[in-house]
Amino acid sequence: MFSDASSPGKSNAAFSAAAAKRVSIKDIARLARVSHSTVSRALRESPLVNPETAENIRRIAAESGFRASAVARSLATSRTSTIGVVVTSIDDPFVAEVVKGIEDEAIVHDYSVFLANCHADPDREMKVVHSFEDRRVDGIVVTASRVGALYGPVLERMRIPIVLLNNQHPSQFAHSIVIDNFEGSRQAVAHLIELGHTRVAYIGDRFGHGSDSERFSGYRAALDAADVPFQPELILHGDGKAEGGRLAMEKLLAHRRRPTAVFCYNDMTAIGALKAIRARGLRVPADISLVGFDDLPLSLFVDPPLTTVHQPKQEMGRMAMQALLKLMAGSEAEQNVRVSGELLIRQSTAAPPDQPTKENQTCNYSSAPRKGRKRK
Amino acid sequence: MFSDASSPGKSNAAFSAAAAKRVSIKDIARLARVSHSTVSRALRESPLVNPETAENIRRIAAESGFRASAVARSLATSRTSTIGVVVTSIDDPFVAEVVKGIEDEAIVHDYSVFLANCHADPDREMKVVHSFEDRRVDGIVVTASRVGALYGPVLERMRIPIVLLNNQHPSQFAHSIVIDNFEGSRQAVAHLIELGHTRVAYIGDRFGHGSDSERFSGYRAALDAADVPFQPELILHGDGKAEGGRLAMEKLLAHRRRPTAVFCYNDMTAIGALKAIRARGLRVPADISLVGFDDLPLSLFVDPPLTTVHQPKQEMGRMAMQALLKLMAGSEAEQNVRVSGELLIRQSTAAPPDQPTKENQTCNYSSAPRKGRKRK
DNA sequence: GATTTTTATGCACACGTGTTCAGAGCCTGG
DNA sequence: CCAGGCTCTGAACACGTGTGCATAAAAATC
Repeated sequence: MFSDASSPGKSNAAFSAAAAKRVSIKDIARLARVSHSTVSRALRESPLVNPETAENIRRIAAESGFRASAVARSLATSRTSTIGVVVTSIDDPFVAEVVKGIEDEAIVHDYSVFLANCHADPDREMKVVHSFEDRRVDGIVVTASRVGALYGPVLERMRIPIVLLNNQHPSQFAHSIVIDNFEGSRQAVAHLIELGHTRVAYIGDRFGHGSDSERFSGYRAALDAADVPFQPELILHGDGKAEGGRLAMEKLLAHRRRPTAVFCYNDMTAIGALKAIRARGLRVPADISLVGFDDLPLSLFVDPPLTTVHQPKQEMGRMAMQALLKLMAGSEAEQNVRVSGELLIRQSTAAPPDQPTKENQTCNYSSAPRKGRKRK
Repeated sequence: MFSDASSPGKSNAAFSAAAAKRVSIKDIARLARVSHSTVSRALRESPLVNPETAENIRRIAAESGFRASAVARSLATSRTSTIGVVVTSIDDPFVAEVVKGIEDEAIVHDYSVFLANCHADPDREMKVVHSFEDRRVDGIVVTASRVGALYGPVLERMRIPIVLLNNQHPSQFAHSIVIDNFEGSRQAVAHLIELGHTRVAYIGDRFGHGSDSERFSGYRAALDAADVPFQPELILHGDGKAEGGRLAMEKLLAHRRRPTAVFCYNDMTAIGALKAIRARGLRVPADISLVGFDDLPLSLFVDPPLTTVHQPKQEMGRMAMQALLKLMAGSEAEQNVRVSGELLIRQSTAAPPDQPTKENQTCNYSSAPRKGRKRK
């Protein structure tokens, strides 16, 4: 289909003929019969250079396709106009949106972004931070990582601003953008209680994560505010992913009196829980209500669409970049910004089954099959 | 909650005291009482330097936390160990996985990756390619974009290798990695025909995209091979996203004799179609079978899990990076690599309803409601 | 017209690293 | 003891750009 026979040869010839070096500022200077200093100034729109000369230089530069080397400029100015973004994994939909926000804001200000996955592996995380250090990035954004003693010495040397986004451990030496975990989950659980639920379970993340305990606090607060007794047997922990949610939900379903509603640490956990519920032949929300957290794009496409706490992920990415820009410019920026989520009520929540109200009459199947189907 | 009062002051003091410049190779040279040349050699493991001296230098460098500046090195060597990745949008799950593969492979070889979204906007695309040019990246990967006359002049100047991944228009001046669209869709449609379907619709991407016409060809080939007559009224075009799939599916459902199976350009299109089918009160796969393309993570979480053509997205990213590595090293690389997909048969496909076979007897609901419910 | 001010330009150096080349010191073989 | 080779090191330059400073030319002021 393609002319594989001739093309490679031709392209190779082109490459080897590429011995002609790139056109530099000195070449432009020679062509314009001025010094390279004048060229430098002309292209940077310095008012020091004669408008006519400048125009002539710019014309010649454009004609010869000259593009100043950012690396030489970085060396001279000791600023790279570059930031590093370290993420756990870019194929996490939460992370992807955050990175989009960061990049969109960065490019507007002529910053380029280095992206690096660390896979939640401390060694790898050290490696990428070192690579950022070597490349002399002007700032760093870290999303959802545990930045402990690890970064300390490196950041000490680098002396560049760093912004943490939904980090697990708030840190004194860095700025941060965090979702209001407490208020978000409080609202989510209050919503369930309003619907009439009194046996509301919580499937958290792994232990020890700051955001998990904050969301748990919100859960407790909503219970307390409504005088709903706290039942420790309804608290389980997953892993922030679907599989963890599924396993935890199976345990909940094995209880003598199973919960009528479950608030999940995040959407993926909720989706896993949904799977477990389905596998038991139960329905959402008719039998069990489900609430997630994050509002991943995915949450709209599962059936039923998930009631969840929206995080303005892209916006948070922009905010992180904006904070970084301020700090890199030497100005102040708020040390810890807390952004509020928004409860989106969709179709995965309804009144509990044993206490029919207007909301769940339309889906009142009394003869639902209870026997579990084998999960494939 | 945080000690906002004291922290900023302290951190500012730290920053202003940062007037002490970074430790450079000369500082190490002074400490080790050698010339900077020797330090350079020692740190780069050159055999030219005395082992004891080298060890001493490395010790001193480590103690003072020295890290050689990649930008200075780049200027000296005219290689940056950096690549640019231009994507339409990083929050596209397909793209995210590809980028993950690229980055994972890059970091192993000590390359850093610049990421830039272009939002399918030619102006923006030009801007990011120029920024890559300015930064003197050693190579470029472009995913799923139309690289036309646009890139020509820029690439002429840059003379660096470029690898296109699932690009719409194959190009002579660049290498490429593409999924085998034809074979993938041929298998998908053959699968439907084997199940007994004869009215198989195709919801494509927008017109003019290479991958769309290739997938359509595969569809045609499968039909022809089985002597199933081609019915032009069953061909529609969406936009590669859920909404386009939904609209196209609605049109299909309005036909006198609606199709019993639909092959969709990609998973998102299929998910949109699924929505439309549900809104009509029909079921998948009992009433209509659905096949997607891509195997997004999402396709496992919708109900029913989607039968789809798997693309080894991450692997393709790795392959792109490997090809780039070869080219950057000056060696040859295959000009156009075609990677094969894999049909994953899940729960969205079954035999057509009017012709019951063993496969669909278990879900043989004869009294399915036909009246449409209002879509929310 | 002479002096001062302004404007425009070039020179020279800096940024931090890699690399060629020359040479100093040492060892070996004769 | 000497020539020649080997090992190691430092001086010097290059990479491409930005910028302080000196200065020439032009303009403004007296």
